[in-house]
Amino acid sequence: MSHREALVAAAEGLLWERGYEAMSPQAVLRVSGAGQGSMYHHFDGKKSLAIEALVRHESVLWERTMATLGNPEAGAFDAILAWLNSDRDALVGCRLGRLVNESSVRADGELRAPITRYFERLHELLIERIEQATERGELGRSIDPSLLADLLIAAIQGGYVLALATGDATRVATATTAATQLLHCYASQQSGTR
Amino acid sequence: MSHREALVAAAEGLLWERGYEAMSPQAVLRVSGAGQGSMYHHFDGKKSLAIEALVRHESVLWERTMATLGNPEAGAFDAILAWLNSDRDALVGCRLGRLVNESSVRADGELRAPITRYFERLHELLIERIEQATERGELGRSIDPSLLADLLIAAIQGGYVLALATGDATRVATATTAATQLLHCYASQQSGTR
DNA sequence: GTCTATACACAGATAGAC
DNA sequence: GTCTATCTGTGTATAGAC
Repeated sequence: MSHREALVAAAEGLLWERGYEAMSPQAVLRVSGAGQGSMYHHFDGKKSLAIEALVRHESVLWERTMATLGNPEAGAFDAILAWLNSDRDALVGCRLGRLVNESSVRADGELRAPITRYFERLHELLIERIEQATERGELGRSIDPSLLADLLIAAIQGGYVLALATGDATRVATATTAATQLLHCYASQQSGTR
Repeated sequence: MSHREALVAAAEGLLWERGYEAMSPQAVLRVSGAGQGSMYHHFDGKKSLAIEALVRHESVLWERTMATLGNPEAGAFDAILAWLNSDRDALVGCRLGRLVNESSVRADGELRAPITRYFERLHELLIERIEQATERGELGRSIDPSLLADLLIAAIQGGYVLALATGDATRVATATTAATQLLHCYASQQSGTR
């Protein structure tokens, strides 16, 4: 692994562990094994290194999402449930979602871009899957797909907050389980009224 | 206002605006108008000042919660909806929820205590209200009240994350609206099967 | 490309006078 | 209770040699 790659990998890890503001160049150097000179040779500074790490992490997360929600083999309703109930490391939190709470990230469009992009793509894919499920009569038409998509994303992101706040790793699963049960209820009501 | 109070008020504001790690003593002094000596006379240091500000903010939030969810005049189901759909300043985020993403807060039980306590009390009150609604036939029995409570809290907290990530202030309301509609669906299914 | 040395500002806290 | 002065560590970056 080149020093350049080692720097990005180290930044990705620290961004997840500490956040952006607390990711010190010093720590990046220690973890990556590179020297000060290397880092400032390959990158303009902390920010551009962080952006590269964020973009890389964005694609990792997206791949993971595609494996469940985007799976073309699965039916739309099943794909939504598979994604919603994926295993998640609750006490670690969402590496992208957590960053929007830092004012330096919030205020910087370049830093925020990979984060915004991930959530927007997720939102679009979810809407698509919800509409497919509706077409097939697996879900009712009384809820706007865009609103429902927001709730499902929020259930996961909010579950992380709840888990971290209480120190209870099960709280992401409890929230997504409740969402799953409400979806089933919504689905059965639909089939019952046909 | 005494210097002591001014310090706590300034800390509360900065904690909300910047977070704990980025709340510098220097900024607290500037905002409060107090001097260095004042601060270290009244408080052990940054951490104990932050704890006092957090405890104060916890009680503000709790009062706000009691006004809707805890309102004894309102029926249980209505109280839940009133709380869920309260106006929220999405692009500011939850002053308590945001802090659990900082590793220094996560790692410190004393700092985390007011945050944990708030979410646990909210969870308990929600369960109580959901059970009341169930007793009165306003909600079904197929979902565990504790799970449902987690989902509702997560909808709000996750809505904040989504709003901040996309820069779209409406995203808290979209998530809570979807939750409201699913609750109505769940409620009507219940009354339909009685 | 990588290294070491250096710079400067700020975080967080202490000292001691008033 | 409040003030100013001072201190040590670290974040972030530049300089310039190899």
